[in-house]
Amino acid sequence: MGRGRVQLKRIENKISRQVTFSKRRTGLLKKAHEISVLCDADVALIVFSTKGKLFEYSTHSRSSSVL
Amino acid sequence: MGRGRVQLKRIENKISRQVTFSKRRTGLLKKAHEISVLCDADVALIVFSTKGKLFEYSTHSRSSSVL
DNA sequence: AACTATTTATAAGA
DNA sequence: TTCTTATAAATAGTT
Repeated sequence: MGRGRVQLKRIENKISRQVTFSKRRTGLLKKAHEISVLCDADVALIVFSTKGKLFEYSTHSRSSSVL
Repeated sequence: MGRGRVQLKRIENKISRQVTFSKRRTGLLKKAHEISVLCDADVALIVFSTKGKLFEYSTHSRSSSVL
């Protein structure tokens, strides 16, 4: 969805990989939210960056506290 | 991404909601897989349909067995 | 389930 | 890292 086709393989360039991770993570969380609202579905999504940072989305979360 | 804009609200028509759920679920799982490969990230995604059917994706899953 | 018109996501660039 | 823009990809409505 951009100026070139995406090869489904690990992005070797570290900077590019981080930028892509940031952009796609935003999009993924957005779509997780959308399907939950549009389709009345329960969703739980957890994503870890390479460095171990956690990102999450859940239809039933009350906070970001540890489970 | 279609012939009309999406209002972020529950789709009232049951058939439409089921069709949209099916299409978007496929897309969401695909994107979860893509970010995991492209960005070397760990991802866990769980989606329940309104009827309680489970759909999941995980970078570390060995099977679809219960955790 | 297939087809397309359009919207949306996003890769690359600034 | 935030904004813009060209283009790929997803998908809403249709058949």
